[in-house]
Amino acid sequence: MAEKPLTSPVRVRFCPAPSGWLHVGSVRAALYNWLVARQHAGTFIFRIEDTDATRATEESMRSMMEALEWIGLDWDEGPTFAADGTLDSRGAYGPYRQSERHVLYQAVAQRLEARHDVYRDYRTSEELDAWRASMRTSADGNPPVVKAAQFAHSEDELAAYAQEGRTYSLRLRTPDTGQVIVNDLVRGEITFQWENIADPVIIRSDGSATYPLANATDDVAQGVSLICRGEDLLSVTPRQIVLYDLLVKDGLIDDALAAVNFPAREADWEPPRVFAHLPMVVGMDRKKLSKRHGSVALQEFRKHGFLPETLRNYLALLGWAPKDGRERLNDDELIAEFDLNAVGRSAAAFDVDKLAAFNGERIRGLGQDELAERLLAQLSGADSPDIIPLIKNPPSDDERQVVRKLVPLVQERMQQLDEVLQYAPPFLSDVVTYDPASVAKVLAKEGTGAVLETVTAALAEVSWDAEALEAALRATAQELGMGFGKLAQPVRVAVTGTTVSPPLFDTLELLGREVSRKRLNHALTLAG
RNA sequence: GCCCCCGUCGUCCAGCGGCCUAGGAUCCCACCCUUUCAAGGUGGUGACGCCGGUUCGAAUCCGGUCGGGGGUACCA
Repeated sequence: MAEKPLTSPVRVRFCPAPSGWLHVGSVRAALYNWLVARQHAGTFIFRIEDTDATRATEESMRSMMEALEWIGLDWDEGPTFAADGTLDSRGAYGPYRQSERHVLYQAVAQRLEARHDVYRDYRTSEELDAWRASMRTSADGNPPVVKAAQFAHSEDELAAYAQEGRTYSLRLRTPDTGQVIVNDLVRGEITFQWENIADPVIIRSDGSATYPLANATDDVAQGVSLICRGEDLLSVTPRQIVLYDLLVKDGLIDDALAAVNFPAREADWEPPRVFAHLPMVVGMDRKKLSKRHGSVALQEFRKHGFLPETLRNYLALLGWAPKDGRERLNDDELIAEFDLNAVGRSAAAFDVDKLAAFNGERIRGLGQDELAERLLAQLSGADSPDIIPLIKNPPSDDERQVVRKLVPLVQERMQQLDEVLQYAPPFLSDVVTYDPASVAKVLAKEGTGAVLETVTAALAEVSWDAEALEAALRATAQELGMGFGKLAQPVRVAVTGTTVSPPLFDTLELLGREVSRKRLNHALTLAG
C-alpha cells in the first residue's frame, strides 16, 4: 500500500463510551493512537462519549481514566482528576465529556436542519421495527435501508404532526446513489454504495444527540486529523465522512461553536480524511473477547501482577511487528518504529500465555529496588481492592525489609507479580500454614521425624548464613547416607509449609535461626 | 437476507512471483542443569482452508468456493 502522508498537525483521539470496564481491545486502540501521537509530536486526546445516558456511568468513566493512567498512556487533552479526587480537565478545546457538549450538538443540528441537510422522522421505534420486519420478508428482497425519499411526509402531514405535538428524530440525509471511498491505512480503499447506507438518526426524539453527530462534531471541533479505532466502526465511516463535509461547509461548525461560546477551531485544521480500522481482538477460541476468556478488563491485569510496560509491548505486537521482527520492545522503540501502514488485517487472538512469558522476562529485568516496590504494592493490596492484603498499606519498615530481602529469592521464578502471594506468607507471618498435600506427601513419610531431628541438631551451632547452612545440610545428608533431595524436601516443608519455595539455604537464612528452629520442632509433631 | 472486512504452525507475527525442503516468538514435548518450583541451555513436533487460472515458476497475482468476523439501532 502506498504511504499515506499524515496531515499536520497530528491530533488523534481515544473516545470510549463509559460503560463497564476498559477492555484490552480498546486499550490497544488507545495505545496505537498514543504511539502515533508521540511519534509525530502530536496530540493525544481522551474524550468521553457518554451520549447514551442509559448506559454511561461516572464510575465507569473514572475507572477508565485510572486504567489509562496505570498503563501509562498519558493524554494531552481530556478529563483529569484534581488533587482532591474531583473531576477536572486539561486541553484548550473542551469540554471533553460529550454530556457537557449538549448545547453544541443542538446548535449544529439546528444549522443542519435550516440547511435541509437533515430531516424530521416522525415514525416511532416500533413503527420502524415493523417496517424493517416487513421489508425483510417482502418478495422484492430489498433490504430495509432508511432513506429520506422512502417516506417523505407531505406538508399537510408535517403540519398536523406539529399541531399534535408529536415528537420526531432528526436524520441525516445521505446520498441515494453513487459511492464513497474510505481511505484506510490498514485496509486500503474500501468502496461503499450509498444505496446500501441508511440515514442515521443524529438527534433522538428526546432531543439528545447520538453517536454519529456527537462523534463527528467533536472530531471536527477538536481538530482530529486521523481516526484510528476498531473495525466495528468501519461500516459507519461513510456517513461520518458526509457529516464532516457538511460541518465544515460554509463554516457551519465555527458558527455553532461561536454561538455556544465553545473554543474556536484553529485555522489550519481540516476534517479527518485518513482512517485506520483495527482488526478485532478475539479470544483464543476466535470468539469475541469476553469474560469467558478470563481477564478482559485492564484492571484485572494489574491485579494479577502484569507490568504496564509488558502490556504496552504485547498489545503493540497484537497486529503489528517491527520490520526486523524483534518482539521485546521498549516505549522508545515502539514510538520510533510503530507504523499503522504495517498493521495486519485479520483478527488477533489475545494469548495470555505469551503475555505472561513476556511479563516474566520483564520482571527478571527489573532492578531489585524497583521490583521490591512493585511487590509491596501487590502484597499490600494497592494494586487490587479485592485481595486480602498480606502486609499493611503503606507497608511498615519491617515489612519493607523482609520484602526487599525476598526479592532475589523470587525474582526469577515469577511470571506475574501476584505469584508473590504464594511465596511470601512464610516470611511475613510467625505462623506457617502447612499445606495438607505437602504434609502427606513429604512429612508423613516413614522416618522423616528422625531426619528432622538430626537436621535440627546439626543446625544448632552453625553460623546462620546460606553458605554455612548448605555445608551443614549436605554433610548431614552424607552422614545419613541419603540423597540430598531426600533431606531437603522435609526441611523445606517444615519451614515453609509447602513443597514449593525459593532455594532452601536462602530461605533458611532469611527466616532466621529462631523461626527455623521453631518450625522444625513443630514439624516433628506432623512427621512420620 | 443484504453490505463490508478477513483467511500462513494451537496462538501472535515474518514472507510482497524464484533466496521457502516457509523463518521468529509463544505454547507443547524431550534432554541437559538442578535441593523443590522456576530460570537457563540444547533439540523436536507443528501452518500456506479448498478448487481452478495466470506463469518456466505461486504462500505470494486473478477468479470461484468454503469458513470466520463486523455492521444492518432513536448503542457506541
